[in-house]
Amino acid sequence: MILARSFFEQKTLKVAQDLLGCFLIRQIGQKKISGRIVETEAYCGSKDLANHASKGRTNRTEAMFGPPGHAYVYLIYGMHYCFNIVTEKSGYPAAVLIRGVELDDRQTIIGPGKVCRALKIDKSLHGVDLVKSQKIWVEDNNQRLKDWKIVKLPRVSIDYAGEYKYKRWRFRINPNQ
DNA sequence: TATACGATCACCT
DNA sequence: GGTGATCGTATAC
Repeated sequence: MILARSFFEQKTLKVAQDLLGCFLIRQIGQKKISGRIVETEAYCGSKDLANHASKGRTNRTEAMFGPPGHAYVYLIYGMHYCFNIVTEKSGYPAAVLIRGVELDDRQTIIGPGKVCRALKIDKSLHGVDLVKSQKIWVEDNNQRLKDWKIVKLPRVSIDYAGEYKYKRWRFRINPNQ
């Protein structure tokens, strides 16, 4: 079942955890690549100093201020793309970064740059509506088990974020499940 | 117009 | 553990 707008409109920390175990589907022509989401990170509002949007609304961060369910894709270190899903209401900048997926062949990809390479995500997907797009979307699954253990970890590479550096807003499915 | 650096990865020692 | 690649963005001048 394709996730609806209302799913992404919930609290970012909830969406980030609920996305674990869901499938990120990428359709390229006749080819379909699906990845089970195993690691996410939450970026919550302008108060969160780790959030790109904490310094105000700019061209780059505009997508995060938009309606939920849209993609926010950006280039980092001049070579890697990172894929985020915008959450919460319009005007409130928040998003979930997809950090890890497991492919159909059970290969696990950890790292936002590697995820984008595996799913062939680039800036052409920036701003697309995941609820309506034919190129990329997220599906829930019936296999979700309630006793999945979600590991909470500090976020990565955000030493500049002051007290927000210590927030455990990175979520990962227990690799032992 | 110029400069510094980042929500990273791969490869080296 | 350390470093180089490589460029869009924000900020400074």
